Amino acid sequence: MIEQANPEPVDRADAASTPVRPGRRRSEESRRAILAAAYELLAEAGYARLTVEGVAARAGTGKQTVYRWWPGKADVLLEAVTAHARQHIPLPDTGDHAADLHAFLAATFAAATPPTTDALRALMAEAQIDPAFGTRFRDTLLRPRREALGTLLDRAHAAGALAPHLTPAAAVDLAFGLLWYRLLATGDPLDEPLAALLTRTLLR
Amino acid sequence: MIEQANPEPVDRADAASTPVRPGRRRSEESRRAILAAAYELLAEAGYARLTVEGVAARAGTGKQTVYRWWPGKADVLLEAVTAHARQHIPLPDTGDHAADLHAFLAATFAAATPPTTDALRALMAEAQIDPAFGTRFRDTLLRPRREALGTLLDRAHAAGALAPHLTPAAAVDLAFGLLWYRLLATGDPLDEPLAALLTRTLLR
Amino acid sequence: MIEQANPEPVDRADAASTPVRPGRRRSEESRRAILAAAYELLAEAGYARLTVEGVAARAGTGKQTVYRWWPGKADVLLEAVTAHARQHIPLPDTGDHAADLHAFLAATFAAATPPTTDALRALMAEAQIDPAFGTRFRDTLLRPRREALGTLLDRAHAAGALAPHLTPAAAVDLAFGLLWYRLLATGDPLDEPLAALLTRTLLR
Amino acid sequence: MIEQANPEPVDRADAASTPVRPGRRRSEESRRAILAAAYELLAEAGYARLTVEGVAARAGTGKQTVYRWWPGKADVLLEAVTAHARQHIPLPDTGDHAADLHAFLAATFAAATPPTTDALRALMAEAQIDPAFGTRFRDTLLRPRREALGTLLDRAHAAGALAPHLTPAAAVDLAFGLLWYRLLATGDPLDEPLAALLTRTLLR
DNA sequence: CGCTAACCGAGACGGTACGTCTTGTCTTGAG
DNA sequence: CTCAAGACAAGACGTACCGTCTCGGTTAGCG
Repeated sequence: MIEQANPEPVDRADAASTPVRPGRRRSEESRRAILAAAYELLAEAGYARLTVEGVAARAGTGKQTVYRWWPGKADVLLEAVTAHARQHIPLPDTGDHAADLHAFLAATFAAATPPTTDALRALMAEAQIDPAFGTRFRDTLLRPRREALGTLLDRAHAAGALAPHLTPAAAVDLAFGLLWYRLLATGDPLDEPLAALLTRTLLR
Repeated sequence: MIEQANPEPVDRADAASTPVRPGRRRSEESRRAILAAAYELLAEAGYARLTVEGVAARAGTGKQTVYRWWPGKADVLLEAVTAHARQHIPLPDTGDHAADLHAFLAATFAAATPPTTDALRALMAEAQIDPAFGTRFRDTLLRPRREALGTLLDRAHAAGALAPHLTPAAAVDLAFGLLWYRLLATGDPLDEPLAALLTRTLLR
Repeated sequence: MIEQANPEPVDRADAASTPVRPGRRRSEESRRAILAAAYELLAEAGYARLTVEGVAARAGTGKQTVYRWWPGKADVLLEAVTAHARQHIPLPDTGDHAADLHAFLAATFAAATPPTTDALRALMAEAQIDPAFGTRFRDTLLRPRREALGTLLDRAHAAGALAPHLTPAAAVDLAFGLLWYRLLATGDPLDEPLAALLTRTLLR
Repeated sequence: MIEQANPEPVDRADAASTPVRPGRRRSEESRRAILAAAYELLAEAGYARLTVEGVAARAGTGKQTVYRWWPGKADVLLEAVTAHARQHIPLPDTGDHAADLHAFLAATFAAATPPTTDALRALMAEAQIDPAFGTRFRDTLLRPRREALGTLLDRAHAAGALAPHLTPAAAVDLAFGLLWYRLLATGDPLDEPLAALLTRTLLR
């Protein structure tokens, strides 16, 4: 469901206004190498030992090439995660709200597997520590997912299928709260039965 | 929110086994000054700018006195939070499961106010970055709260008051998931109506 | 007193083998600022209070820039001394061995004035404490001076002008022994009359 | 020739004025253990790694017991050296000035053997770095030896046996200069032939 | 026999500097 | 104008010692 990473540097004028600029073009090879290196090093050593220097060295690029295009290592990882997670999580609309919700949740949970979960945990951590990155993290990663689930639950709400006393917004918080709490705090599995349990709790 | 601070150094033999040791005693004044300094600096500058050096300087102690008793700044903060939050969150048992749960959740939410929430967010972040601290964080802070809510919900479950399809464990995850998700991701308020909504969702 | 400072980093391959390397060049400004700062701080506070941290701060550089190019403060001082003392002490060869020796000794003694003597005493001290530095100190500072005096005395010896029972090597030890003993132990002056006395003692 | 170490603390009133004081007596066992520990650790690890903490630990005493009786590690070493060197270097007076001088120098050189030379080099180094210790070092160790050789050479001078142009003071500097220069700078041996060479150079 | 004084071991204390590490910027020559 | 390389200023890290202070526990004389 994460659809579009931003390959442009964060604080730079829109390239569309000057579609052709003089000078050497950005190296697509370096970009990919940096994203891959960040992901690998996270898996190998953990976020605490993930450094811009290490990423650049592993990628075979200079540090400046990282800093030219990303504000820091967290944003590299953010783009790497969105790139990895580019496969769409469907937003089904079959008319059967319970089936739709279950499918969405099951697909979401299924996408939360080890290489990606490490990155998600690191990103959520960095978002707490660096408020500016926190904003980018919420806008890029959290909000699109919230909106997807929100539209699904809005439909259910309009049809009177939402559990009594629940609002769509509260239901979204309960669903993603469960997801993140397991990722961050307990490490308990996110599996299909849990999606079913959530579905039954939020609807009716 | 927290009931039991650990005034003993993290990895040290139980003092009870050697009730009198030679040498100068640990300075209670320094201990308190360090905890207070950590809390103040977190509030003033944020976790990113919280340094052991700064804490020691503000507390008027040497750095070694910090490192002698805590593995790092996160553990200082962990003890500071538990010390600050020593006020008991009641674990009511009136027979009215809904009232009991609502009281517990409302008290828990009420304890999550700005100076403390900053610390909690920082601690959860550090727990993601430093796995060893993560274990201490879960054992010291998360688990006791989970167990408290767990016993409350076990009673409700035994009385058939839990919502259908929910287990006590899943209900605990939903409750704390909502709490932490709002702390970490949305910043939305944790207020009494939310406690009521949660109570109605988890019971019946 | 010293003829050849080593402007190259201590343990680095000869730059001539790789005449052009990528990357930013070493800052000549920083190098000079560090040497000057070390010399000034030594004069102001003494070797005991001379710290790498202080040198870097005074020089307006980072500590790493010191450690990148020198193993420690003693090596900075060693280079500063050799740089300061770059003025040549002549190695005269007039045929008059007594006049030659006297000129050499008088020039050597004349170069041993307060700002430099402080550094020399500190360097000799460090050479005793840090054996690895001791080797560098002997190779860089002591040996060239020994060899200069040695060639002068070899000529005198070949001409039969050396005092009976003395070898050139022993004479070198007597001359520099007197110099260093006064620097390190008594603080007595190193003046022209002493050079004359030494000359008459070593020759004939 | 070092005859009397000072077993009293450096800056303390003369014990003779209050010959009997109440309270526990100084532990002779601790004193000896500290001196021995300092000497051993110097031999094992070198002066750079000789610490008061290490000495106290090796000696089985507290740090305070070291600081109560000595200003620092250098003074411990100074007393250890003077204690080791308590065997008298004779100050012969046979009427044969050359024989007397040779005997004195040969005995002095013979006393400069490895365990002691390490300590002497460290002490001379510390004397350069810590001016206050330098004064104690000169008064305790250097001056007595200078005075011994000085009286010997005064006798020779009065008898007209000193080399022409040499004063007794200059001769003392030449002799000890050679000794210390070899200790500190070259490491060349101090043997009987060198004593003979020095004798022939200084007398006649 | 207690009292007071001084020393003992142990070890925590406030400091200071160490040498390393990482950050984000700047500089260089090549493409 | 970007690239790889790498030096730069800045500053925190965690460690090691310094010299001091504080414990409880011993030894000594003196009253």
